[in-house]
Amino acid sequence: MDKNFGRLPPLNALRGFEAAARLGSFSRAAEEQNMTQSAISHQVKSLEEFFGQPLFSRVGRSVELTDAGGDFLETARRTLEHLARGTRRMDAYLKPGQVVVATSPAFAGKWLIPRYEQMRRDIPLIEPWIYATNEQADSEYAELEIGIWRGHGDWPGLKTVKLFDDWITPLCAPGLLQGAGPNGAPADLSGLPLLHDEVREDWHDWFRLSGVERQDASAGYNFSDSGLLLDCAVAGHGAALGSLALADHHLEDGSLIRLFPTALKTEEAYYAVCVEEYLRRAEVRILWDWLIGQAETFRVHAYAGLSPLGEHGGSG
Amino acid sequence: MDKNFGRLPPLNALRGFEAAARLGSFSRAAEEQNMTQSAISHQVKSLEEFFGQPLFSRVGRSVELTDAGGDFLETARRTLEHLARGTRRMDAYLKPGQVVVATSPAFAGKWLIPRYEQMRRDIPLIEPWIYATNEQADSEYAELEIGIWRGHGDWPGLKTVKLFDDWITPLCAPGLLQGAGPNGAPADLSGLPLLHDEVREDWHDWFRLSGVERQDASAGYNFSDSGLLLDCAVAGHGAALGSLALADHHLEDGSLIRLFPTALKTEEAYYAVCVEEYLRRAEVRILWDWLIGQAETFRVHAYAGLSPLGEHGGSG
DNA sequence: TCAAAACGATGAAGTTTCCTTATCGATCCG
DNA sequence: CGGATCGATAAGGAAACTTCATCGTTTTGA
Repeated sequence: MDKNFGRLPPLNALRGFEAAARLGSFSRAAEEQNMTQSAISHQVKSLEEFFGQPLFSRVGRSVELTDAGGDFLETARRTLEHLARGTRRMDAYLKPGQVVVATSPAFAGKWLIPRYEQMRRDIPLIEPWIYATNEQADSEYAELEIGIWRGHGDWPGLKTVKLFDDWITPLCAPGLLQGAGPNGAPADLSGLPLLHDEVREDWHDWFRLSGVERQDASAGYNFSDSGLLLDCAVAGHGAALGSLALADHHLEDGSLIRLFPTALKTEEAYYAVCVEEYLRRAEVRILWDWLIGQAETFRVHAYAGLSPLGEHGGSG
Repeated sequence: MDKNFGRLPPLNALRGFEAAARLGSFSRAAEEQNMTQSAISHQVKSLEEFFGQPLFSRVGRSVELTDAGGDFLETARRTLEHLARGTRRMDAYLKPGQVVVATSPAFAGKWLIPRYEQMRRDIPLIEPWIYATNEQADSEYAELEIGIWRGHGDWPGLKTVKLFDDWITPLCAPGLLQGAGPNGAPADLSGLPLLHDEVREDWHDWFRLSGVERQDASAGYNFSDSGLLLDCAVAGHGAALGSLALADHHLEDGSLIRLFPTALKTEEAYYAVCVEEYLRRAEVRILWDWLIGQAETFRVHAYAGLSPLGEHGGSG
């Protein structure tokens, strides 16, 4: 197999050409690239001589791409884009052990942090940097390796692995339910203030599927962050329709209790996402595998024997 | 949107680096690239300074890729490959109107050529160049735009459109069946010599599905090319299990007749394939669309009311 | 309508990058 | 131990790239 790539056009000319084609003007391209108009003109000319055909048709004092030019623009863009991406990735190798994980503040605080102890034991050489945000940053450009997001798993171009579904169920602090023990709450939760997740608005669904009418299902405190929602519930301010995944350690240590044995599977789930190439780095791969393993462990122990509420079935 | 691609490493260094990484030796890379060993060393060094980290670990007097180097090798390869591919494609714009179509001699002679008249009328500005071969040339490297191949449609990375299925049925020259008219042949074709397609060996299937035993089902002339097979049948030397697609014009002009109203759908079908990017060229797109349209027309008129033999069903 | 402004082309000169030559030190092999 | 092979490096020269200065054309606006 001959791996000689043949004659190739000069790389810098690609940049000039790309800018010129995009801006439709040699002068503006020169400005953007901090070069002179003459340089762009020369670059384009060198490409045109290289290909033996014009890439721009000079109409009046402006320029317009030819068919061939339009084709090559695509090539130039992808080539530069690919090279730039690969180049950016190289920085990661300068910080051995460090892996940047982006996720929501809620997931970071309620699921990741409680597993730090375990992580330190399992993969001591890995130093995760948690980048907590509710914006699903474009991991192409941001310097982050792994994202953990709630969603539908449709992130094109990214490697995506489903960690677990998101089951929700009413939760509250144990002290709030005097008399009635866990799992013995009245179906309409009468007397309990409701705490709301601003984004999800799930209480209506919950009552509808329970066959219960509650007029003030919208009243109560609102939170934009599911973590704060749980904290508020722990503080005893009411019942939250909380995620079993996020509330896991609160249920373990008893700071929250479930009001019903049933739960509701939401449409979204938690996913780990990653630019495939990043998994080439050993540390990324190690943390990635560890996360997936932990998720598996969690799912098995926390989702076993779940009773779906209403028509929602399945448990995977 | 900032379309500045940031600092990029020099392109020529990528070639040197790629060769060095592939061959595991600066000296051999230099030889391959027609440069001095010193040049390769400089190129690699410039990349290493660019990235601020080594790409090779110098062990003894040989070199070995680091993790970062392995990652960047991937980037370099893909970048060069992509650029080389796009560069190669540019030549096509220098031959306006010409489109190279690669297909088997049989398909070219029996299906394409009979439609030349029509083609000249429909798309007079297109000059197809037929490259007839039984090797499915890698259209990435060969200078060809469109391929028409018999197969399963699994050509990864290529745009693939199914033209039509491949139905076969016994055919022979009309003079050969004295007395018995068309479609009235004895089920075992007794007395008729059999002509074989070397690759397909379909007669056994045919007789099995017909519920007929014929001992000498393997005897007779063999052809490596389905076109020659049909020519031999036209010449009256026996019955061929011929493709309805290839035999179409022979059936139209009466030089071949069908011996049964039934036909057998083979596992493979005829596909048009193309590197997606090539369709950017207007002339390629025009010929591509024309081919697909002609295939559709053919399929409708020739495959209407086909009676499948045996358990084979469907007609799509 | 005409002058000024804006744009791209081009030749020459200057600058940077790149490659080679020559040579060195280290390593592998017999 | 000695020759052969490999990669590193300094210095010089070649090639490529960019700028400078200038020209011709087209568009704009007074």
